[in-house]
Amino acid sequence: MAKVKGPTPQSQDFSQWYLDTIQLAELADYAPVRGTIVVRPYGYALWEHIQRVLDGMFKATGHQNAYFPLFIPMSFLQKEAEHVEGFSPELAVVTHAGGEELEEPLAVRPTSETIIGYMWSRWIRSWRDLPQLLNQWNNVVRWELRTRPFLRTSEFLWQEGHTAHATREEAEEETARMLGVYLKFAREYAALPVIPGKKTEREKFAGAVYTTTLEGMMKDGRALQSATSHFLGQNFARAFEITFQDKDLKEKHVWTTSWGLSWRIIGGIIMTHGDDRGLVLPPRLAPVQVVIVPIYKAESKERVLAAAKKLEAELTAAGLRVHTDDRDQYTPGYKFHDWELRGVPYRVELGPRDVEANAAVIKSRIGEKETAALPELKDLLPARLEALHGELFERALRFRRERTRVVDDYEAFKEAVAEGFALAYHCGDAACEKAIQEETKATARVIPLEFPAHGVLQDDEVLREAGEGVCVRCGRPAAYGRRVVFARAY
RNA sequence: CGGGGCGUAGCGCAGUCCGGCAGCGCGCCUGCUUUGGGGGCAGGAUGUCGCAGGUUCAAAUCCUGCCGCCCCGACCA
Repeated sequence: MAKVKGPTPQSQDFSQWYLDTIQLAELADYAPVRGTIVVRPYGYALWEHIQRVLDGMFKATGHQNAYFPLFIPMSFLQKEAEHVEGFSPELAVVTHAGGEELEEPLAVRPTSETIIGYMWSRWIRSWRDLPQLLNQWNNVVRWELRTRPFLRTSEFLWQEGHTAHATREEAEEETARMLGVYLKFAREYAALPVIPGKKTEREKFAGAVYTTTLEGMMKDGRALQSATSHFLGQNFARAFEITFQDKDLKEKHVWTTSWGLSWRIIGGIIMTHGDDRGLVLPPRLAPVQVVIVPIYKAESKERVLAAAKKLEAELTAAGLRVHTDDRDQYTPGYKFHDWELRGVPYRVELGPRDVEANAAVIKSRIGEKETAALPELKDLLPARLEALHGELFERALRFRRERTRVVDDYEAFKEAVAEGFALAYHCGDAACEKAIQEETKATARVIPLEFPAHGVLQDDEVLREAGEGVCVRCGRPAAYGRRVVFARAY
């Protein structure tokens, strides 16, 4: 047996495990500019599946894709007070182009509210021009001081949805609707049991009236913000004079929303499902759902490979994404490890004995080996992949429950956030929130919330309960009418 | 930006203290043999020792300056 090559064990150094896994599974690599990464073909294929699914959901809810420029006049970003304050420190700015200094510096977009607001101010005249329901898939740049692949990079890929509405109610509906879309995606495709809700004032998006969010728990107990949907009120409408004449003949400001999901979700998938062998990819998003590993000697090579190719064709016809690993230079054992590292949900082992018996050995990424008849695989594997999705979701939900504690005193709070989520009452004062961060490294992640009309529901009763209490840190009366999720976050 | 660490083959590192042939493991290439959980044997290729300058007969090693990366903090999707 050769020396074992795999990621650093999670228990030894979770952070190193994450970095190792990304490199070894060839999802991404570091690029020459600090904080930037190259997404390699396998990682990009995963992103493409995420895009495909979400894009379909956006279209189904009436949105259209568009594209706005990378460069934004600096003056645009300065028009909304909170927005400029929030994003200025991390802007990349172009000052020279074409060999000359520019008259006005250009910001490389950190997000596109401003330039879209500007264009809307020119496009929107009447209530008949509303709603505007736009989305764009693009890259944005935020010059972070500390970076990690997928979770925080100087440049990242995401989608940003932007909508404008005639009424507050409609815009708030939209905010909740899109949070629901993200929640559906997280649960039904990424198998991530995330907690939907609202951000506190301190944690909301710079320029929003309020921010809704999905918070997931990683395997080290830390929280990851997985998607956000913001109600922007009329903040940007006023800053960019986006007005329309309503049915009542009055000129009014529009109400806007924005919502986004970035490739950070890939980090969430890695850190929610992965294990010491490497990635564990949710079946509905996995670039390769089934890998066939043929096992042969010289004399059996031909018939085994023929059987493998035939099986691949059958499974592909059944709608599965299948790959046959016919690399001659590696042993079966090597291939098993390799595809486990890459997180492929199901493996089919096909050797001379199996071909003889018209059978194969199958194994889920997280389960045991079993034998199945070859003709049955085209029905069995799709069912097994669906079951695996459920197992992954349940396993992650169980983990989150085990690491979530309801706490009412500060000492218990500190213990809880050292290993997971703390559900605690809080006074709502930003200064108190800041003090908690300084004293425990934990921040308010989400105020759990439900929008039943949009499928935004909690998995756990404890997250659903309303209640009154006193702040876990300062003892003043609690705000929000319910417990807040606190955790150390990425 | 503050504190610490590190730059030597594609990757991980030894060699630096005490100047004297540029090394090891993995990977890679060729051939043979193997293949049901990371095979074996034989042969082979690969270096701006981070960069620049200085000391010296001689510098990866000593001196000076610069650059880059990583980790820990403060800031963040």
